[in-house]
Amino acid sequence: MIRDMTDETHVTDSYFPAEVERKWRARWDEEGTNSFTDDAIARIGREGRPFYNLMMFPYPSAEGLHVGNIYAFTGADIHGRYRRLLGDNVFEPIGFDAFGIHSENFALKHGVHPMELIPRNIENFTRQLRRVGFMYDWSHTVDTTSPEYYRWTQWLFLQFYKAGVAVKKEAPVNWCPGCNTVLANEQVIAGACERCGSAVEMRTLSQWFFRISDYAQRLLDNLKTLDWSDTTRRMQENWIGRSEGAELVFPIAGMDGESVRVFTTRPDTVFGATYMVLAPEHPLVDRITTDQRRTAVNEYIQAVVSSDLVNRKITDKQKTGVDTGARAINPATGQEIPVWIADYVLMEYGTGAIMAVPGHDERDFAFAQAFDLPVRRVIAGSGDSADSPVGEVYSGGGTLVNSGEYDGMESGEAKSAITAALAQRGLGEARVNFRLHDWCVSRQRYWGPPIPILYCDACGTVPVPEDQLPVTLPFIENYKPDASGISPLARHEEWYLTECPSCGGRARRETDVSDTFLDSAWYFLRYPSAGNHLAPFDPEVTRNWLPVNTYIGGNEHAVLHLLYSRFVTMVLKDLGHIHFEEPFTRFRAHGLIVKDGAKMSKSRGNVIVPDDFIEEYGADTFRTYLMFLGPYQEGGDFREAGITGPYNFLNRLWDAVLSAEDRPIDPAVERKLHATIAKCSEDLGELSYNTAIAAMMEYLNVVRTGGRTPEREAVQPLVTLIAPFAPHMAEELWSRTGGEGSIFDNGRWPTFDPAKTVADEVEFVVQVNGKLRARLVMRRGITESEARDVALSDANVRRFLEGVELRKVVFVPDRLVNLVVG
RNA sequence: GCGAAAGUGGCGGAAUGGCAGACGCGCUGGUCUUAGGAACCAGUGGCUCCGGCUUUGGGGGUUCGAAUCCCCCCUUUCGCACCA
Repeated sequence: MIRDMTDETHVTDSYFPAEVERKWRARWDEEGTNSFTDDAIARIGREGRPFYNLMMFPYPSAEGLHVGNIYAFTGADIHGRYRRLLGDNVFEPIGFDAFGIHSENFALKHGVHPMELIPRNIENFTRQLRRVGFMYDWSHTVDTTSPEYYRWTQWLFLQFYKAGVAVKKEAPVNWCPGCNTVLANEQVIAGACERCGSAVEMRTLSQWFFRISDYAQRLLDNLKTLDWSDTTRRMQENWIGRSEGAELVFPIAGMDGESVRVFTTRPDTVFGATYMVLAPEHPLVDRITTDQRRTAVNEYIQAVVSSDLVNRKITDKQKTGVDTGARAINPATGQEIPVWIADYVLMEYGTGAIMAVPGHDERDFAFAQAFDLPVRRVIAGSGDSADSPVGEVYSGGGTLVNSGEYDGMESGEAKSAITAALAQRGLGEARVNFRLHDWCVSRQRYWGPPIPILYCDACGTVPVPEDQLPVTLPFIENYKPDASGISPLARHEEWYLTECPSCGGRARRETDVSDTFLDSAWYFLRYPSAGNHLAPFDPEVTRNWLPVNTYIGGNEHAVLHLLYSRFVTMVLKDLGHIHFEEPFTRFRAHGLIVKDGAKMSKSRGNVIVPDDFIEEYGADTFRTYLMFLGPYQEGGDFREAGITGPYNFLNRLWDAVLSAEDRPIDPAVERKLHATIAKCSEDLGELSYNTAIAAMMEYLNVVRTGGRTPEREAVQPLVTLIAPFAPHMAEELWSRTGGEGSIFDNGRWPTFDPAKTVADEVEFVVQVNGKLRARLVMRRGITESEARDVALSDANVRRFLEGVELRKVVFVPDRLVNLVVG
């Protein structure tokens, strides 16, 4: 009867997802159900606490939205919808991360200009995203390639420049010969380009860097305060790579004032340093190499430079190297030791030089073996002594031997003692070293925001005045990069030649663009202020909405995007632009969706096209199915057959709600209802969606046992419980059962009474010696002795007690009695 | 090599010290029926003399009791990788 009253469209009694979904999508758009006006954003619009629900914005590829995107967004959307049903004022934006090499390469390959390609892709993505029923505020969206956005990316660069955080320096950089551009260290995986897989070369170029390494300690310390997935936190920790040790000074024999500084985590082994190794690129090499050795050294350096990083970073190959002829003085022993160069020492870590302790370091040992260098034992592990043979490496801690006055000291203690003693003689100091390097942001490509810097013959480096932003990326026909290391924009004099803003003379624009990761390192600040022409982020709005409450995304961005975002936020805080230094209060990494156990990829041909499934079963079923596959934070295996489970479930739920009748609820059903609400509430808070769905299914099975007609009171709460998963259906059921407006505005997450989740009687497990022998119903709260008597009176239990002595009774209230016999 | 996570029916998975296999797929049988990609009912790890026995990668241990905690081994996935 109720259904006839609200049946405005021709939605029939049977569940037709396509009709229901079309109807509600249109209504959400018309009524702006999910959007905030800018005014509402400024005043914190609706009622309730502001809750910023963020998900990693997609790169709008030409292939369109894939299952992985939908999986990620659905989990995040459910989170947002749940918070909204709890009464929070949820802001859930989406945008597009559309600059970068990926788009540019695609454009080059297909002969379409990115300025044509990207808007088309964004349009397609938007269309697809709308079909899935996300709660996006389409009035606050972001496109990193729009001048309205990158104007502020450039503004950011200028702030960093003025603060001395952005610096141009001549430095060895990772050059990708495939992409024809430099890469950040984070983009180099085992010596290869993470994008195209080419072996990365080292080139020395003048590039813009952000001094993220100055923030290493803070980035590390703050991790402890964040509510983040452990996996993500650990990846950042490893990437920052803090190690404690000492920097020690080894004077060069016969060269006054010349010395080699090394970083070591094992100053306790300095007495065992029998030679030194410098990276082939080390600036000292040229000066200290003796004349006799110069030819050999130069040849070796040539060979190393012409090889690539992939090759160089193979760890199990035969060690190579060459003696420079120079001799250094071991500051601990006073002995002269040879100085070699070898490619296993990397210029980019520590000081680019090491003291080699072959007795206690595997790599040094391998090198010493190859070149017949002396090995000396200075640490004795358990069972070793000073005279133990040095046929193998011992890299653990222990007691010092062959170390003069330090003999007998434990290595932990010796580390600080030796460092202190050397420091007193000016030959060392305690030192913390980080793996994290400065972030190279220059890219010799076309598809990115031009770096807003000018070079004037008279004034030198001049920042573009802020009121002249944006420096617009021009449309150029030939944007193909080349191997020269010079950007495509550098081929366009009409663009780069300009007037110096300070002297009026001729100036040349910086022709490199910035790294895409800079675009995405601050987009979350822009969303609430999207459309603001006066500032990148309105101070008032930002104070109301940030930091982000929950951020959900993939772990593939654990070090790149998340680290850069944290860094950018810290700098902005230090510069007084924002009031917080950590952008994402809570971060959860979602899992990966695979197909038949393998990652989905075009080359494997196992990519799932979501459109077909949405067409056939509807977005609600598709969403529910994806979340039911497995734990959201672990991912799952996409199996087409499985979708009928959630489809049937939603059908049954629909029927149950619409066929319910008004009569008192059965006490057993009521108990199950309260238990189900409790379970769903707990699970949604933890993003444990698969078990929440299972709990609802289980409950619906109880409600409909034997095809019984359900009580209204029993099924009405299900409409709200399912709403985060199947929002269209929930709206329709809400409206058909007399609800006003949108369930997300007027519905409330149901509450439960803990007392009602349990019955007066409970089923006890009765064990004999830990083995199940009976299940007996007893009164809730029964005492141990009563329960024991009940258990002992059971015939089957008694059978197992014959002829043995009862030794002990283990009692778990309302749960279990275990009779221990012997 | 280092670090981390995981290993449970035919399959996806549930249970994190107390009934292993919830929920779903698939499968078997049945009811109804406009014979169906519907709904409902019963069953579904293995063995069984129908009392039970056995079972969570393998082996050992702790415990009254272990998928869960500890040790060793195997396998898989992910991250880092000559980081001094």
